[in-house]
Amino acid sequence: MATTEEQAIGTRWLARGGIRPTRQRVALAKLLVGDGRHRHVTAESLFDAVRARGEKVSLATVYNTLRAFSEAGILREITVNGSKSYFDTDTTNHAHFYCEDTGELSDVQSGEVAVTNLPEPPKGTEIAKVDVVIRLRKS
Amino acid sequence: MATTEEQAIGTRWLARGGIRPTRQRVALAKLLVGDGRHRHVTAESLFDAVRARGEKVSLATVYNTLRAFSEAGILREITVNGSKSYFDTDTTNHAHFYCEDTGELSDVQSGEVAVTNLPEPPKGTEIAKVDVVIRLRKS
DNA sequence: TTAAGTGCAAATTATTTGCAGTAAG
DNA sequence: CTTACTGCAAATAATTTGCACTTAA
Repeated sequence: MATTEEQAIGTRWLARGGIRPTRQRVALAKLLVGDGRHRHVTAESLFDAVRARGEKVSLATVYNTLRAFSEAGILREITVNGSKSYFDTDTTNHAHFYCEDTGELSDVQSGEVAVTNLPEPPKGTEIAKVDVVIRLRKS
Repeated sequence: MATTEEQAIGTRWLARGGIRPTRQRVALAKLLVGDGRHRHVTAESLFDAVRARGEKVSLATVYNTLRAFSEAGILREITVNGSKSYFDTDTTNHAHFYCEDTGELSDVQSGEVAVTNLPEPPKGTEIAKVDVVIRLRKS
């Protein structure tokens, strides 16, 4: 796929979140959704990836941008351990495998797990999302 | 219940994890399980609680102790947001409500939620635990 | 007696922020 | 134009660690 096409996809994706397509954001969006497949990134991993492509984006901007994308609803933040935040381009409710030994995060095939019999949320509140993390250890 | 009785309960609980009952650890254990009911704490909240009781325990020791208890399996660490770790005296698999507005963590009545159709873990790994967090927002 | 635990204060790590300069609409 | 974005460096916040001292077994 041509880089210009990936760029167009990225720009369209930003538009879905009502986010202004600056040079840096488009560069990041291209890496996140340019090939049409979902991925999990951390600020650090995305920063490395964008630099590897030769694009100049500061780490602070990567952090701010990931936060902005999450708030706009085009990314979903996933908290698996206190020390690092992951971001998922798949914003639908779905379960994750998290390997405590390697720090790797991966999707569980949707349809495999189901959370049933969801409780009533306490009054005055509503359910924002449901996170299911299956923690793995080497056996 | 007498304080000495709570202390005995705490000491017994430490023994279950094979943990040496020092003065500080017993003081913390007493607060955690002394009254026989489960609770969720953070390092900070437990530190405040123990100081309020007039016991001298340093914050570093609270951190180290909570980690030691978790590793010994008598506490379960719960990660709900990147910035703070919670610890639960109920170490069985059960779901939690987490209110993003207040930072409050509470138990879902066991029996209400169920995770069904758990997937096969990737080969070479086994499931350590399954975390279900129902995130709430004020409505 | 002696290995393990404790308490400081300093170090670490991930993330956020202030602010001066830059760019998008 | 003018408001939002970016980048750097400094600030923050939670947690960990090095090390001299204490204590449980």
